[in-house]
Amino acid sequence: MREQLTPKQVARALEVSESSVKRWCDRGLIPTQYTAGGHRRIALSDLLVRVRDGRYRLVHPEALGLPPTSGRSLGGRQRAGQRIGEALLEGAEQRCRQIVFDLVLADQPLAAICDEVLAEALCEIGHRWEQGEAEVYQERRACEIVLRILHELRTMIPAPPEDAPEALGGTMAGDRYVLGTTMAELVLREAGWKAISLGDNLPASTLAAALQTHRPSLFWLSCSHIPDETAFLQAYQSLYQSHGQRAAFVVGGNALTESLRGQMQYASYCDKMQHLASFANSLQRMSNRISGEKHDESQNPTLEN
Amino acid sequence: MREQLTPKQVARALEVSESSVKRWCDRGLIPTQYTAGGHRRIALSDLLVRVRDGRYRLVHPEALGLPPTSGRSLGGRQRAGQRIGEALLEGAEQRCRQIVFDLVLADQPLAAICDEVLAEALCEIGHRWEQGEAEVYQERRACEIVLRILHELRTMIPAPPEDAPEALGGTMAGDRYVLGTTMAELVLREAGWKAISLGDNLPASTLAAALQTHRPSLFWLSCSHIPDETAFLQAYQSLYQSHGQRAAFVVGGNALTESLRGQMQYASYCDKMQHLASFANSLQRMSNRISGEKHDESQNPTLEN
DNA sequence: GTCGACTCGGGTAATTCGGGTC
DNA sequence: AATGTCCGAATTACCCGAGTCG
Repeated sequence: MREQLTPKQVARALEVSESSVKRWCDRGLIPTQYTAGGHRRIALSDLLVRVRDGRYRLVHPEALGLPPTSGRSLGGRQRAGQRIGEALLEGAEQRCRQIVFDLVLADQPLAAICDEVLAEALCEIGHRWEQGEAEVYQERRACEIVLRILHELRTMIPAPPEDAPEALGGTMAGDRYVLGTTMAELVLREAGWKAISLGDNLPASTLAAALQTHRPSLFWLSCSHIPDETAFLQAYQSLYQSHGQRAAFVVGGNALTESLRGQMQYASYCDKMQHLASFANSLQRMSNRISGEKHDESQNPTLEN
Repeated sequence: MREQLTPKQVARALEVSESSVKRWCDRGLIPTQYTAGGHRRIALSDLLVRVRDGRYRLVHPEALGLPPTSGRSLGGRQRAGQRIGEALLEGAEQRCRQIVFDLVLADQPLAAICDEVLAEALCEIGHRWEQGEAEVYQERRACEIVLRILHELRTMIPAPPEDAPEALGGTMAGDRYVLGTTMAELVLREAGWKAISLGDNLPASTLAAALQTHRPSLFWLSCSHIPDETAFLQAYQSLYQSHGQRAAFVVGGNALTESLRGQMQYASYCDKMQHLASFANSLQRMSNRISGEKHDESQNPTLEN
């Protein structure tokens, strides 16, 4: 997928004339780079930001290598959840992609899409499977499709700035459900973090090593399956004791029952991705304010994060 | 880090054509040195100065931190395997992506990239882990990165034609290693199949249901971990008996020992993705010839696949 | 010295520039 | 005030045989 677009491509995608695009660039309405010869180049992510703002309408996304819009009015996230649930069951990957991208282009926050559309639909499929109305392979295929879409969304988020705070996360040993941690990474990246999901099935010792090496300011754990609760608690506690001061621990996932949470220490428990997003935002605001004060005192423009 | 860059490397990093870079050099927009034979060499520092000026936009900065990238054929793939191994260990996702995409742009077959670069590098990381030279999280993170790259490559393959033959596959119950089946899907799609990976951890009963519903002409099983060999054999045999006539069964993966294979029936055992690719191609050629003969007889241009 | 892959230079087709006008 | 269309000049992308690099 091309990351740099010519005015002509943008014009086709927005269904306007080329001159209009050029004028908008010249007026600063669209961030523009120039080649050495003076030709305009527009970054795809910059364009998508404006589209999501509602400033421009993307009539022909396929001109940019993006999935085509369905054209139908997006009757809200709830209906999208139902429609994508059906599409996932059928394995209609392209239709799923359309639904999600429609929502993204309509400026729905990724966290809300994760919670109210994707998680919702997957949950529904899980229920059907429990009642014998769906095959296991349909559920697995649905997870595959969602994972692919999450990865595609990730490439569409503008790269985090150099000085962005770092975040690290994953799932613990015995937990092989990657969607949660993948969503967390995506949502944090949208919020402007340098977030890295380490993957699934990670023993506490290696998580400690990763924390030691990277020293992130946020650390998330997605818990969808806990085979041995006492072992889990023990591993978690040692992890928290050695690194809980330096990094903000965020935990979430269906496997964290109330009684389990009662025996854990953490900076935040996030039931949903939207909780994670708002927690991350408040954390970042706070650290910005602190580093801002530092700058005021020292008159030093160097950033420290 | 290589200090001198070729026009090709610069072109890829800036996402412009090679001739543009050459013209800019000739016009003095980029300071240029020359080899004795008249080949242009651009100093990394000279380029970075212009990038900071905002005169050029560095779309793919990773390309510059590297020795000459693109496919020096076999030597290229082997070296790429080593280089991507290091990048995977460090978690340098962008660098990994650049290495793989360079190979793709140099027209290396995806199957060869999977076998000789990605699998090679992952294997090496596995060895290091066994010897205590690598952390578990580095290995998991490497798998995550490779999976993302595979998904991105998938979006770059043109959609298969309507009448393409179908293929289905996945991993069996207890096997949670998705890279093998994801690579298989990718390679088959490159070969023009409508290939769908159903995911991992699939009980035989649901695989049977999927085969029953979709009736593919090829069915692959990736086997990287077999917790219970007798259960596996039993499940596989019942699957093969009911659907082995209709679909070509292809099996592969490290977990398939010689003794296990001796007790299995299949159309092909594929040690590597390149085997899978050539098997799929020969299968398709054969079916094309058959349907071609039919057309000769009936003078009917309708395809049947 | 051989060899494959890369680069050179030049030519051509397609695209984009800026400006003027509707 | 904003958009779409037209224009010659300039820029960029693609192509190819000969020469260079490692």
